[in-house]
Amino acid sequence: MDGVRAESGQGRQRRREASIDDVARLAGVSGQTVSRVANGRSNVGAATRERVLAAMSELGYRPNSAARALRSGRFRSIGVIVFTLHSYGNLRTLEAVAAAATERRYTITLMPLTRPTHADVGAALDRLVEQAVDGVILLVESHLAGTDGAGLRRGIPLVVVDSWSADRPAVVDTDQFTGARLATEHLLDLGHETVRHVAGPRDSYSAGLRLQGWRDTLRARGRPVPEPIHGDWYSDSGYAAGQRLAAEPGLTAVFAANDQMALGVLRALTEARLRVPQDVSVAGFDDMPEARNFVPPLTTVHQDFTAVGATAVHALVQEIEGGPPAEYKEITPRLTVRASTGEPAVRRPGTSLPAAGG
Amino acid sequence: MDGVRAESGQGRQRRREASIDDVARLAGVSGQTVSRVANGRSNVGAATRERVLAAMSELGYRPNSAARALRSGRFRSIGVIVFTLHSYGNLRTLEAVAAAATERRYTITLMPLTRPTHADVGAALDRLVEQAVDGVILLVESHLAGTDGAGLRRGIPLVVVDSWSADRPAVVDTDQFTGARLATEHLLDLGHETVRHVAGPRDSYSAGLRLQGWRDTLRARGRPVPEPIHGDWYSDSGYAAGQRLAAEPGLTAVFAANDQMALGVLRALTEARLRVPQDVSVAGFDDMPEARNFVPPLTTVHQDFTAVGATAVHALVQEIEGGPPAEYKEITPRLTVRASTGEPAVRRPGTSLPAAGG
DNA sequence: CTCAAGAATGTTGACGTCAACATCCCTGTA
DNA sequence: TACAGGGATGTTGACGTCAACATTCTTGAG
Repeated sequence: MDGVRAESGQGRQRRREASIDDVARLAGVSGQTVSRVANGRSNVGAATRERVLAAMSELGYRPNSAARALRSGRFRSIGVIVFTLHSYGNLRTLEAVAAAATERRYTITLMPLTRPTHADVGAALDRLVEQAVDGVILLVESHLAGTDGAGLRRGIPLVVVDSWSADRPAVVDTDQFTGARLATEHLLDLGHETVRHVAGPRDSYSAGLRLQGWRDTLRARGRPVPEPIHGDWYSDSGYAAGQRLAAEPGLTAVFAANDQMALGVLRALTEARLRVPQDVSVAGFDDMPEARNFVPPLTTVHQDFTAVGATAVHALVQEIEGGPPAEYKEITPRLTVRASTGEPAVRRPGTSLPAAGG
Repeated sequence: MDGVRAESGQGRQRRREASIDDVARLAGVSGQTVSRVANGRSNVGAATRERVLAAMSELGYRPNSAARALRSGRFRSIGVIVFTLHSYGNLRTLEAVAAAATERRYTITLMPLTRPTHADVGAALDRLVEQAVDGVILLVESHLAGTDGAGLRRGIPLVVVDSWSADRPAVVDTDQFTGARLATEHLLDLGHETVRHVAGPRDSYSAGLRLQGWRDTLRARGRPVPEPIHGDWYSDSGYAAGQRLAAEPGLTAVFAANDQMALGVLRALTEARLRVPQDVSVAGFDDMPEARNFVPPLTTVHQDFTAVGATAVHALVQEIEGGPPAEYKEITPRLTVRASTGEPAVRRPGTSLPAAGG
């Protein structure tokens, strides 16, 4: 048909892309031969191959991935379900996942969540399955409380990053526990009697692990374990926590569960005229690039998000391509010491620590 | 590998998803009727519809998007090409784009770039076209120097966010110029003689506009226009710039082209024992959430990234669905004043400074 | 009671690709 | 010269969906 309307020459009409048959016709061969050339098969004559390639480039042929997917049942696409990118860890992990997937010639289909509930994750998963992905990476840090994750099985490979446990599918994560231990030990080694903790949200898996790492370290050394203060990962909550802490006599060291909250703590302490690190030492977790330029530069636990992302993709692709489900894998973090931590000031006689839970 | 293994009953074998025909058979109707039900057509008897829906849910039927795409030529997917997510603006824009697209039931295909060169953008675009998207949003802030963008036409709708100009397709952006003017005027209105500028990279389009906004404002008021210092958007470069600025006598006000660099400036000034805002006022651009908790809290230009993302998606979808190409659209930013800016010290006798933080 | 009109449902084929199978032709050996 | 062997190329059909068209059934006016 001559096209339904004429209008201006504008290519408004989704001009049919050149198909394999168009190329075949132009090159004077069969569609199958074109397909062979397109897929780099060897059993095509050199001259023919040349002719086909010429025809392809003349027509600007690109294989239609929908047709390929329909035929093969594979999409070469990975779905990523993510709640918020405001949290530095999620962001970096997503970035690493995207890079790793691209390298393997997989495409990333991003599925944002409005709420991190179990129902929403399920809905997102459904949309992804429908939307043609070969596997899914779940980047939603939270326990999804009250759930065992069983409801999330959809018959396609699933890798969970930085999240819950029960009935867990393949999981990749930073070793949060060790990271927290490193930070806490560092502060104790500097001579602090104990360390206060500004924790992440209660329903967060990694926040829980960091809290445990901190608490177990204190216990192992026989130090008092003060009540942690829970924040929501963001700097405002760190500020609020910092205000409470600043009011406590005897405060000398704070370990915040991430850098963003540490920033808020720093502000609160500074505004309370407490000097860091002379009066109070502060450590964070994540090592976001900005942490180097906090005032003062922040001692923090460095996470290798690139490794986390690459590992997650590796595990997922392996499963997609027929391998066995990957097992649990942890990436080891390391401590980066900067100016925000130091030895405690000379303790004034008679100063005692606040009681836990007070 | 043991290849065709038996294993446990686990559904390891990519079990064929139920197709429309499976549902049809179970419900005792034709495939077409199932299709009609699946697409919510009205011309289906109530009883039949019930039966079909029951069969669907029993089989867990989900339409195969590859087949749909093949038949319709539409994928309901939007490609997003992005260079780095380390820049807060890109991140937020991506997030907003993803949310807006999801709302319209479009999927996001993320295509990260290893380098922001013209060739790489072209390659990414090719992959996206092939990978089945209906349109593309380009989120690569840079001039892509020496290029007119013409080479990027691929016959599919393209919307460019926050980037260059020549032969530009539909473009959405914050009104960077006005934003910079707001910040600069704010500082001048406080009584500063002039304002120093820590600019973004030279090849960045928005950095250029912010620089222009700053310069034009100074000129319009007949103020001296000092040489700008160029950074790379990240806090380290802000720190370096801040160190240079701190050494200058007579420095009273700095406008950084984004918050991350402003953070570095704050650190450098603080380390040089210059007080903010008593000695030097500092303003940023972006209003990232952390800016509220800088020390001191940062006066900055608030960008409505949500609007930018939503507008971009709106424009793109409109074009995808047959509407006319959208034209240039700018989102107006506004200034958020916090504690990092104030009157210059020791101007007139009797002027009292705000007692920040204390 | 007849028949037109419209509603409900079924049948066919095409979208683009590629595995499986079918041909065709060349080469070298008996 | 005849024919097996193998490489090059062509033909067919199926993947799942849905528009277009075909058929069947229902209803009510005349």
